[in-house]
Amino acid sequence: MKKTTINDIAKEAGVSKATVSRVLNHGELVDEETRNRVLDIIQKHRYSPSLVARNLSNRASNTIGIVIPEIDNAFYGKILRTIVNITDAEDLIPVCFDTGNNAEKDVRSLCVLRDLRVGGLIYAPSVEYGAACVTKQAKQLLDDMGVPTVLIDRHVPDFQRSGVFFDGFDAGYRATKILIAAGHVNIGVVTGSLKLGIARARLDGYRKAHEECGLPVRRALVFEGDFTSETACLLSREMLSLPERPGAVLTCNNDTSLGFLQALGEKKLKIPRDIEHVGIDEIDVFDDLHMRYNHIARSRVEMAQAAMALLLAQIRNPDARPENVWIAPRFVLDARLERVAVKHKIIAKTQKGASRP
Amino acid sequence: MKKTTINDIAKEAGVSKATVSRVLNHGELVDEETRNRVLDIIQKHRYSPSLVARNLSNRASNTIGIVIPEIDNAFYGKILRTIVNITDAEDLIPVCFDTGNNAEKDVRSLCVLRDLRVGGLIYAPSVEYGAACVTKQAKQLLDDMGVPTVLIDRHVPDFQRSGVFFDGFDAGYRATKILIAAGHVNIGVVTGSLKLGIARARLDGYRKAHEECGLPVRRALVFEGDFTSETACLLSREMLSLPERPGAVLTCNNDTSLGFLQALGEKKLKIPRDIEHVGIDEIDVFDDLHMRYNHIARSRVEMAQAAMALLLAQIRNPDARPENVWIAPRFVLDARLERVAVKHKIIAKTQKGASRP
DNA sequence: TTGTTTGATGTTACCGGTTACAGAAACCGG
DNA sequence: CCGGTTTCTGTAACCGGTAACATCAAACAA
Repeated sequence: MKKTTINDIAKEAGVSKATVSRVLNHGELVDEETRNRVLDIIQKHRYSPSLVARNLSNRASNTIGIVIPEIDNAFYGKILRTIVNITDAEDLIPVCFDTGNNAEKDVRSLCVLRDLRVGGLIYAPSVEYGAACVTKQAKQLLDDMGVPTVLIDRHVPDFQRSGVFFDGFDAGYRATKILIAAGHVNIGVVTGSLKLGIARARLDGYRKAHEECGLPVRRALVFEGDFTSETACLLSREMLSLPERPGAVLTCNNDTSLGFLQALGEKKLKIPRDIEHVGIDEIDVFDDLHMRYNHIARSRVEMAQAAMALLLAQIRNPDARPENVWIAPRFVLDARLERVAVKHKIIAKTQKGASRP
Repeated sequence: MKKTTINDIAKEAGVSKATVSRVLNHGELVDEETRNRVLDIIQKHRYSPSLVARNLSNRASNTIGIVIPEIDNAFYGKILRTIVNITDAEDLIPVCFDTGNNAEKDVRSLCVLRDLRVGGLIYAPSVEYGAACVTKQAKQLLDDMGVPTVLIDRHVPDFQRSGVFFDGFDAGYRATKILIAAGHVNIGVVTGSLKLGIARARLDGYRKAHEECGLPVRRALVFEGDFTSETACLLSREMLSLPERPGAVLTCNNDTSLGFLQALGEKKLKIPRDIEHVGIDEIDVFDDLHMRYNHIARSRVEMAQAAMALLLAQIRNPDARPENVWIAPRFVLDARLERVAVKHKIIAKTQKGASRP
């Protein structure tokens, strides 16, 4: 069953395909009678022009590429949904790749998107660009593509591209300050691979807070994982079995928090009775169930919207200067921690709706 | 900055573009010296042919469309991730739309995919096809497209298309039987919109179980929501405030379970002390944290894999007969309910790894 | 009346590839 | 030395659209 083309329509209507094209795109230029005849035939065959041909001819592309790790992580799930809702409203076609945090897949995905000649790109790099050569490849590809690109979530230093980020350093810093202010000196931390910039930033914040308060950072309390709950659980078990168990713990993303809480449950430890905890990143289910979970949240919807706004601006005006947007953290703390945090001026007075009784 | 094309390469290499094309596709037909010269120039310019042009010329499309509601629902998130991992391995390009359970968006998305001339389609319809005319449109579109299509999750009766489904009727039926076998006669149910086939199926199972056991189905205990946790919470509050509160509750998807559990928490009610509960669909976090949650799970990965297998088979052999795959439910029950269920032969003896102590 | 504008449509080239076909050079056996 | 292969490469048509330009008749202005 062959698809009907513009030629078929033209032949049947007894006009040239230019006329059919005009009917499709600039109807007003065509005689009403002719136009109606052509439209009838189009309707009859339920003809609709090929975007492939059209894009080739227009050397324009209404597709945008989305490259993210872990689509099934709630964080990126929400991001993705927000993005596709916007692309939809803007008549853009989203082409989506999942890299699984594997830098080689970044390269492969970017290659495909390059060949597709997408008109824009939203990209959360698997690994921060650095020594690793495969990621230099990714950088090279982005340059080759020469297409409006907005980074999301993962910051890349010295990289002239727009981006929407969350200030992980600040989050780690303030979370730790809060725990210190609450009287803790032995603070464990579970984070992701320190190859990842975001993981490093959060840990740096943790360090800075210690330094500032004249506390030593004890290496034995720093647990480098991979941002998965499985690893975080293993590490947390280890941490909770230390001879001198930390009095408080900072976990650096949603899955890490989950892993930690799991280990905690296994040991029958309770927050805040036995240990204090602050996580970075939210966990929807806990919100839904109003479960206690002290954490620093960042609005995923806001991030995605900001990213798309930057992208659209760049598509419309290719000369726009790259711009970085930093999303403000939202502190969701129980009454006691909140009081402490406010008293020490670590967070502003009131964040309406953000705190839980 | 114009993209380099096959013509640029040809010119620089002093050959015709046919030769360049041959180098790209059937290298063996080209003289080694010429080939190397062309390859060098290709490398130098980092040229890579346009998929748009190539697809047009080949009248073949290596894209596949994915149309699902709620990408940010963990269920579809996992499905999507599995799908894109497979498309990736098969060198297919995934184009993904989120319909938000809005049938009009189904139509819009399918239109775009039709115009894109995708080579295949994975589709979870927003609403079951029936009287609603807009969904007839979707059906029409699928016919027009004449492209291999696999439905996922949402069954459509009398529709000659492959699909991968979960037997919601059976799940609702057995879940209810278990609760009855555990001694309950007053069983509440919170479900999604009954316009949705999957919601109806689950509720029908609930009814059948009652009927079979000679129990009346009390209308006041049937709560029709929309499969969101917010609505489910509202309905559950209502249900839990009934003068004679049900002794057990069936919730029909993951978010509905969440809403119910939230309402339960508000009323300070405990499972199983105050009330018994079985949900349909899993909630990852509960798994991670080993939290008690009696439910009927279905493997999302398995569903997505089956769908892609069907799709690929159809793409390779367009004459393949449509085929429906029904995914087996997995019962995750606490020891007591499991004992009851096995004793009454509602579930098979042992499902290794499925039960929790 | 004639030159000019206007409106509707056809002709043609082009977008960036692929491929059927043709032709030239080299090779090979008789 | 000649006809037939084989090997390599170029020509041209095509995929399904768009758009600049050409054409031509009718309408209009001088």
